[in-house]
Amino acid sequence: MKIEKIKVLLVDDHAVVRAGFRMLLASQDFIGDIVDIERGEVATKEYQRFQPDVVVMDLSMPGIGGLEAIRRLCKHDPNALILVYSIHDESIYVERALDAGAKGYVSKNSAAEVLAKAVAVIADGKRYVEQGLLPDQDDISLHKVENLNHTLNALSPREFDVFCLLSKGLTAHDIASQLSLSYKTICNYNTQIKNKLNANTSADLAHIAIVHNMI
Amino acid sequence: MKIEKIKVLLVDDHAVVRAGFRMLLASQDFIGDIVDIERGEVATKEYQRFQPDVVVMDLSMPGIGGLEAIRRLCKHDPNALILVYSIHDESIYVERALDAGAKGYVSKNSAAEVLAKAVAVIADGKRYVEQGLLPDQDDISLHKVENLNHTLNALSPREFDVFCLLSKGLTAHDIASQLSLSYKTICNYNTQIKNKLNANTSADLAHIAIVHNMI
DNA sequence: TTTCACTATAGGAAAAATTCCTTTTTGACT
DNA sequence: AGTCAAAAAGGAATTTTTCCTATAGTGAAA
Repeated sequence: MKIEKIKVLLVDDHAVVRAGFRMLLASQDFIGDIVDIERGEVATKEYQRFQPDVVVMDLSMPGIGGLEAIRRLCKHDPNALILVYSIHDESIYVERALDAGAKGYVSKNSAAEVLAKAVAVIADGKRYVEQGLLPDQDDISLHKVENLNHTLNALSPREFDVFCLLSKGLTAHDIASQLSLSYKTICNYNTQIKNKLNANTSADLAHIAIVHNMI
Repeated sequence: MKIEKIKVLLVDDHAVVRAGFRMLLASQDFIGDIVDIERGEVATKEYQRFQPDVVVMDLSMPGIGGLEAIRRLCKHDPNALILVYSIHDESIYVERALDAGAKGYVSKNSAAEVLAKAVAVIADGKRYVEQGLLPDQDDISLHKVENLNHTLNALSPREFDVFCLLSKGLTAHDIASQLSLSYKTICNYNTQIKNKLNANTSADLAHIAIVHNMI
């Protein structure tokens, strides 16, 4: 166990959450400096500057969102230690976040102690996924098969991002500007997503999102 | 302006949010004691005991949820001053919260100063609804009218039929053949419905259907 | 009873959104 | 080095949607 305190970079768009997390962490003696930012876009830059031991990342943020922010950060430093802290406790988000490169996942329902503990575990280089968030994965082959069929798993990471925004009711234009992509790109993703999920209308997409408890 | 400090009761199921709100409020000199609880069910009881000047209430909580908690609290004390603090910034939630008896509404996207200010305004007996959350509120009578306009009862019978089918994911063509109407007629209803319900996309319609427990 | 408002229905022209196809780049895996 | 999937996006064709307009029916109000 190291003597040095853990430096934490906190990424969340809600001022109250940042303040709360800061307060809860500050009371732990193994936590050192904390820097917080409110946009995923600047996470990598701040990571380089501040060089935190652990990044605590929200998923649902305006702009590129948490998943894309994780991907970019991991691209820059594949050893980055990222703990996701999200309101979503659906396994689909957990899987996506871990695929993106996160090392841990706790939901916002967690008690204060769980959060602090998760940060400590992640800083120690281990994984920490809150119990109950991931389903049994005893049979991987079954999972693989499902992968190909009309499930959310069939979506590529970027497609999943767009799917989330579409089912929230954003227009293709909204999404394009939010993700800084061309409108045409979003249209094409849209078509692709509908094909993969076997959906005809955007209401269908919303239904799929409901079934997965994403709304 | 009173000399006494404002006593605040905070109702939110997330420990981090409670901590954050407490921290942000604590830095304001006009804020006095703060008590926080995590369940709407005990809000009225704690209200009686603690007798706060202002209640800050989250909407999405397990159990009875924020809206019902507001209703119960207002039934017990119709003069209760309740500020809603929610992730949802759709006007339908705002309207419902105000109908339930809340005196103000701020979204979780708000900056720290806005929250503190809102608490102060509410404590002063005035209303505070974050700008942009409700359509024009310059005129109360106008607001009443708009109120009617964005609810399902604004729809004519036929529009309601079409609304149901649209939010179920049928295309305009499907609906046209199902109801033996012209495709153009359905398109026109579609436009009309979106206008009346203040929705842009069919995913929005699906959301409204969800909120009304129709899906 | 005549007028008014609202509903139901739909056509045409114009505008917007979507699809389909193709292309480039990049990163990952063999 | 070669294949492949993913990410991004342009162009052309197509479909969907909007906006405006128009007709007819119905019930209520004057």
